[in-house]
Amino acid sequence: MDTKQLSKIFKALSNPNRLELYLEIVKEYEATYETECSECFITDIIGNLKIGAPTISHHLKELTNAGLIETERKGKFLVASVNDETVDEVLKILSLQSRNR
Amino acid sequence: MDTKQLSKIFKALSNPNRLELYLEIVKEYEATYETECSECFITDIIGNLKIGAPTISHHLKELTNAGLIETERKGKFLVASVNDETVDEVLKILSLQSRNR
DNA sequence: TATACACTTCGATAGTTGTCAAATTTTCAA
DNA sequence: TTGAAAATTTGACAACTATCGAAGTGTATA
Repeated sequence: MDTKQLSKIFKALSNPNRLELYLEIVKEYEATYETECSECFITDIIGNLKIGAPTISHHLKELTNAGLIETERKGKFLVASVNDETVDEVLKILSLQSRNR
Repeated sequence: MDTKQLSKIFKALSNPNRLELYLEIVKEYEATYETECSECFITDIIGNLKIGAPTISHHLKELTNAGLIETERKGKFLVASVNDETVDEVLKILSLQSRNR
């Protein structure tokens, strides 16, 4: 991964509300991981955040654009899933500096 | 670590040039890790980046402020060292989602 | 089919950010 | 002590961002 893409991922996580949104999705995604299809209903977490629906929609787009999550409409609702590979790549790069310890 | 502090760290890494600066510091820090005092001379890496001195100074302050690095003046020069604990904390939080795999 | 719900798009705005040129400070060396 | 080199501060500005209210779109259900 090049620096530009990496910085884009960090930018996606650089806003407190957007980070919280991401972490909520991860949490929900984790909680349902044992079930057949792990996913997070956005409508369930929207109440936990202190921002309006338009802003959440905007933030979701940025998280998607950075490759951190994917979203899909399920009838009336929107479900999000976590893109594991992206986080793994970030972890790999950040871990480099700790490789000697 | 709370969400606000975490987002601050990500924001510090969200600008391409600043991220590159940080990675350069890490690289230099790593390269000298076996020696008695691991440190990076800013003046040595300033030529590798495509931004001017004032901007680098500004970026260094942000990296410091996020707790990612520490700087110290050595006579005429500025040396930077990496704050390992901060990255380790970030790694810990981001790894959570991969704990089952 | 009419209503309500979940979400998105649009338009606007206050606030933030990255960058530079110019001026300033700090320190070393001639 | 003067000059040069390294870095910082200041001031400015264009570009970007987060957020909201209002209007719009798609979907389920009464």
